[in-house]
Amino acid sequence: MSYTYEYPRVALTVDGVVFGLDGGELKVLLIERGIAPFKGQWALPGGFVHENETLEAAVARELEEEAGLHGVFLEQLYTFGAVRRDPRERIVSVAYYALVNLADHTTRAATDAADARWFPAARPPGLAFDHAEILTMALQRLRGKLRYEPVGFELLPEKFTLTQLQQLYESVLGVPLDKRNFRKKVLGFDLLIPLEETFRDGPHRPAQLFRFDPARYEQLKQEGFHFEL
Amino acid sequence: MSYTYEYPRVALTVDGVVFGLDGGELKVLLIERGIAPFKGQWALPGGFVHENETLEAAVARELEEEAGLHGVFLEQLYTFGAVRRDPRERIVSVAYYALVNLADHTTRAATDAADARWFPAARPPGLAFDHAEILTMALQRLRGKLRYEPVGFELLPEKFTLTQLQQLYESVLGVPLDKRNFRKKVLGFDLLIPLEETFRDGPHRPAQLFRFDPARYEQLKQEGFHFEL
DNA sequence: TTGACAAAGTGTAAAAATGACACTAAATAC
DNA sequence: GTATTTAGTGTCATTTTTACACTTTGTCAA
Repeated sequence: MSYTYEYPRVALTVDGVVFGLDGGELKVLLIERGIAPFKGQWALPGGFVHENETLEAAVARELEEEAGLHGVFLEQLYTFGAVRRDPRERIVSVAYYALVNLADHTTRAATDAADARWFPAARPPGLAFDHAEILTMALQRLRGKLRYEPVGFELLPEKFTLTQLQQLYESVLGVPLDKRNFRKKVLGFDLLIPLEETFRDGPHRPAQLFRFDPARYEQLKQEGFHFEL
Repeated sequence: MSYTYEYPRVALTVDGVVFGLDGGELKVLLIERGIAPFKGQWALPGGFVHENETLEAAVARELEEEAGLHGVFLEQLYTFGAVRRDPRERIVSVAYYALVNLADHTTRAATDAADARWFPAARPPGLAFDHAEILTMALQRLRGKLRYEPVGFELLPEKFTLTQLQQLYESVLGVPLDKRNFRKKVLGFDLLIPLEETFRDGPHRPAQLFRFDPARYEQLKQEGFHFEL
């Protein structure tokens, strides 16, 4: 089967930068390439856009196929269109970034037949194509998003402690934060619901568990509220 | 001549949302469509991406061809990939927004043979395809950019007064700003160079002219400075 | 059982940033 | 020379941000 057009067409792909948080460290999901070019090197999961799916659906499908991930938070990052970014032919790629809660998703990705692994996002191995550039941009974007929108919760389990939340911010933004000021600010937003449960983890006082209240956030946003950490 | 591929390929275009400032009002450049679909309606300038040009080069070329614009500030906005956004076939479009100084560029665009005109960005005519959605997103992005990065100068002549700058912010952000506080803050950044010249405009005290110092901005950015208005 | 340990949790005061506010200065036109 | 119009300037109250140290509550081991 072949497809013919009156004018040449550039090929269109999507790539996904999937972030996860593992023990306070930000990780990125990479796939080992099985074919040339860059055979054996690590790359972002991705692939061609089908004719009847949206861009976001294409990324979601690729993440499912290549890493067994589904239902993750996805947002468009940037479209990369350098002429020689793929050595074979002209390929333009729409990059998305994804945030997953590693606790829920780690198993399937780690045990998938295709070699998919989590690497420290700040020190990835050598990457195929222009994927290092894509990753760098995704990291910058994540930092920005984290500051100005409450997306960090996507990286945490549904129930989390304030310490976990703070560590997430410290780890992604790369700056230490004051415990009291952090808690004061975060709780002041009125976006976290304290649960009845506590989290026990070692020989010390257990921590209060919270969950994020997305409905409340939508409501506040309507009222002109502007999240900023 | 025809081009054949093993798999179907979606078509890839670029669109440009060109903003200009006219007498304190934000305008957007639109092109009247000469062919179906949406013949006679207004649309964003744009067109197909050639095989040997980057996305940004494609927008720049289209803006030159369709509106006689060149050398404008361009930044990628978003890539629109809804399956039915074009009634003819599947077309994915990478949208850019552009900022131009109308004083320099207005003539050519207004007198071009193809019908290209400036419309109030906040009250555009009915637009072809999903271009209303693209314009809306561009406006949101412009507001965000204006707040957090000094891009507003792209919309003004090289030499401008603080009143012009303030009116630009008020007009785009849609809020009145206090004259003294605005000047205090803007001048405090140390990014504006006062010129020897003044601007005479009517029977009143003439205004000091300034120009933006991009080199200084780059230097401050290195040092961790963060523009915010 | 009790004492050592470890992380959770909590308030205040100084400093900085923001926001509100009204008059004088300099040019033109009549 | 006087009326008109926009440019240009400083202070104080309020809010926000930052710096900082001790008590609580659980586990574990002696």
